[in-house]
Amino acid sequence: MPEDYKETLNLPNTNFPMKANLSEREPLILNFWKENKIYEKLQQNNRAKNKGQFILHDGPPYANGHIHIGHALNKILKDIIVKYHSMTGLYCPFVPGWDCHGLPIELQVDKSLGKDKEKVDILKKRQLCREYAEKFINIQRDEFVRLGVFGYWDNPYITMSNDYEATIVREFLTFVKNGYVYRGKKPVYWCPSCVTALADAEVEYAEKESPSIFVSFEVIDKDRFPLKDQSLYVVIWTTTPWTLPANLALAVHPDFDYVGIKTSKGVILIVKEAIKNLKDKIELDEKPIFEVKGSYLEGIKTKHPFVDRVSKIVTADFVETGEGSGIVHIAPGHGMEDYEVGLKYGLEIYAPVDDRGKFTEEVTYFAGQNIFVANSQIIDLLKEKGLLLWEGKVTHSYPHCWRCKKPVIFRATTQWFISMKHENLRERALEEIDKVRWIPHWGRERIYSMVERRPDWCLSRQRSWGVPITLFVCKKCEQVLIDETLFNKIEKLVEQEGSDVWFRLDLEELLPDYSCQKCGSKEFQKEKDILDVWFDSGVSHAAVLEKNKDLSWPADMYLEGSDQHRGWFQSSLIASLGNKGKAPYRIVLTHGFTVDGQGRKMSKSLGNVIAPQEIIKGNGADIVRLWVSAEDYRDDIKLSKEILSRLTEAYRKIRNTLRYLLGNIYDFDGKDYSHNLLEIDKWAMLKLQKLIGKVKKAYEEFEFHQVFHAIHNFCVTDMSAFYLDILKDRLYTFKADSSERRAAQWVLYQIAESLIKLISPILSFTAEEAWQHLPFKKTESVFLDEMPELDKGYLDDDLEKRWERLIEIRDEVNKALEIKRQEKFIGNSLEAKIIIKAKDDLIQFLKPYYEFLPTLFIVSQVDVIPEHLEKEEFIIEIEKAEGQKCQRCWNYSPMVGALEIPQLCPRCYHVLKS
RNA sequence: GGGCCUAUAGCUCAGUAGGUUAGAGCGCACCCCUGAUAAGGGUGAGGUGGUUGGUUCGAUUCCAACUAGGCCCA
Repeated sequence: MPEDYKETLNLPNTNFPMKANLSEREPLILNFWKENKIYEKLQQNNRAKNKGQFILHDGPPYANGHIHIGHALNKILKDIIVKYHSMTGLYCPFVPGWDCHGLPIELQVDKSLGKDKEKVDILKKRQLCREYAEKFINIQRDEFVRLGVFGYWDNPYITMSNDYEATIVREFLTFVKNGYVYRGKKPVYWCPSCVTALADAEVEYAEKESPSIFVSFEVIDKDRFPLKDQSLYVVIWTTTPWTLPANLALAVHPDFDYVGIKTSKGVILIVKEAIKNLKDKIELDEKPIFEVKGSYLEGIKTKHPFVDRVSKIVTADFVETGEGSGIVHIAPGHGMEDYEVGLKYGLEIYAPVDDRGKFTEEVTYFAGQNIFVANSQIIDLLKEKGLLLWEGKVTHSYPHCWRCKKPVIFRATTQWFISMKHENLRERALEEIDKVRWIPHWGRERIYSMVERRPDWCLSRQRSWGVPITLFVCKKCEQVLIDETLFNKIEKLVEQEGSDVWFRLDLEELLPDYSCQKCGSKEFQKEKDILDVWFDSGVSHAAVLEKNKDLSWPADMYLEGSDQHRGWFQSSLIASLGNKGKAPYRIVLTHGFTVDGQGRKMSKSLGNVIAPQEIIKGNGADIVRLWVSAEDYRDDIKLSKEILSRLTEAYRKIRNTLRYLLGNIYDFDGKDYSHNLLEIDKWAMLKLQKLIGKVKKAYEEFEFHQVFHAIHNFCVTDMSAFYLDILKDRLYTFKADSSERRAAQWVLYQIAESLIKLISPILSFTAEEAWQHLPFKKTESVFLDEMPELDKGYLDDDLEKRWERLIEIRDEVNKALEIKRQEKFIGNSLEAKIIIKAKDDLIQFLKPYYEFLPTLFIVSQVDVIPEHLEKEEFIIEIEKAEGQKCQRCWNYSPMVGALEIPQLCPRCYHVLKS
């Protein structure tokens, strides 16, 4: 019976478990961070270091519902950046925030109120909204914390706090004071039955039957066309005859071809393609009398069919030829596209329809009439005037009120705007865009073209849950009251009592004894609208960066999904520009959206949604974090079961590499063995330096998927399959305190320590867990230490080249071994002896490594024989290793059996003897 | 319909300022080991580079169109 020599080996030993069990272990680590105030210590330390700072300003998610995978992606990306920069010694306080006001919450509250919602007083309703937001802030906070995101979670910024609301009021009033804010008209969805404006989200589409009519507008400047005394009529098609009284223009497409066609009702002007639409409706001669481009028609005057007014022809790109006549009737007060055309041509935003859907007094024939009822009367009038070309019915998808289910209308109402023209706001915004670094670079194009063509910012909403527009308007002359003292007073009030105060106090209490600056009247109206929530979050730079003394203005970085080019990046830019004249950020980084394995968006209806909570439960938050790092966020980010399973494999590899490293330094003495390194150890140190360099560069450039790939490759290729495999013999069989083994342990220690730090911004939980198993660590948490420094002393091009060659030879040896293994000639590679027949230069190259080659190949013996070869540089032959297997180190040696202990080779014999 | 973006092996990513057989890791298949063991090692098979045209002696790399997908608008 051979003695059990296993006991005499130095086998790996660690409490760092192989099985991660993240879903159970992560909460313990969270607890460790919390109890030991690791985040607070990190902030204190770095502030004291005085090495500079990196402020990533959190964009506030909406406080509604649980977090989804997109939230997780966003916050983890931020966390990776903040943690990495913190670990380079920079001061990086992260203050998370929430966006609290706005329609979605108000609608949820309305829903829960049911029928009572009409009766409940605004303050009560706002209270319910506040409670609703608070509830979800707490939920989301826990969920973000669970992901391992570091930050001031106990002291976030909240857009409904008194402080924040006061900033909103102040910033808004500053815009007012500086002359940016004006009142204007803009069409909104309006329900005449509920007498209220509706948001897009409150509109449902349903089938509706409407009249379908072709109407003629007589051309005044008919001498511009080749006609003989005949009248010419421009024909439009509409399904809303009631908007005709508000008609102010006719739109054609500048590039389309328009023709004059002879019909039973005179010569009409339509787009060429529309002949087919009309030929079965009226008698017409398909051969045109003349043909002109749409652009030729611009400026042509026509007579309104029944109002004493001129309608000019304008051009617009949205005109289509599918249905109708290719000429669109424009009522700027009753349609979005019409509105924009109206702005472009300076037309009045005219909507002579009241709250209840009745024509106002100024409308001839139909004043006081309900607009839908008036439809048929308008048709009758057109018929009477001989200007109705054709009449029919159409069933189409039409917007309806989601509450009363009745058809809604587009109606221009008075709104508050920020002018993009005032003080060259638009141009200044464009200039600032060019001073910001956009990642990826095309973000610049995107926001630039949006700002270039965006309309004035409509700030007002006819709603309850938001910050009020704190203005007073003179009842008599409509002048807005602008008074610094008054503005300061309002701001103070909001700071003390919250913006509820605007609704709670009467006009008289808010505004004692003022007279209009223009007409002297003492009667004012308190504005009832609230501010667009984009204004709320747009001023976060002032409410957070500026007010919080831990932070500073401007931010180094804003980081959000690419949808925010239209949203927060833009609102922040404008808000900041109006009052500070500069962009509030230096770098803006955007990421794509999460999609499924096929690249399709995640949606309930497709059933392809993967929730972060699910992954945390099944795999752990570190797997979510690893996913965030592994994917290139600039594109859409895919997530699927397969991706998760690949990532879990990769995670295990990294974890096991760490475990093996830790397992082999269990008895390390912590001394410096850097002068005892073998060449392979120097190679390992070189590879580590390369990794450190590559990973830090990737972090600096925000290319986290490069971090992941570099680390994974290092673990798999350089460590597991090469260095660690070769090292086993030395670590296990050499004398425990021999300088060779200690040197190896020293290297493993360097690798372990560096690797843990390098992964910590991504695999935060695992890194902390491993750190706690690392002996001789300098800090109580990995996050309190700094990123490893690249030690250039280990960079050695010659050594690197030599080892590349050695590895190539090793690959050839492995191929030869594999053939023999498949032939069942050998099993374990230690059963083999390698014979390398080589040309002279290779012989010379290998000479210094003769003794090392068996270790390198993990075989028992290697013979190198000079040979004259024609093609190849060398040939490899495999024989059975000579001698017997040493029962301790498993190497074969002719000396086994020749010693005092016959089971052992000389090396093991001496180790045991001493 | 418009603006911006993406499209390389089953998966995640490299790469070519246009030039011989397009790389890595994972996964997969087969084999070995049982002293990292719900681990470890080895070998191997996988790509008409979304499609179609164009420029060029030559395109995965440049250009255009199309298709599919994403974000934002309409």
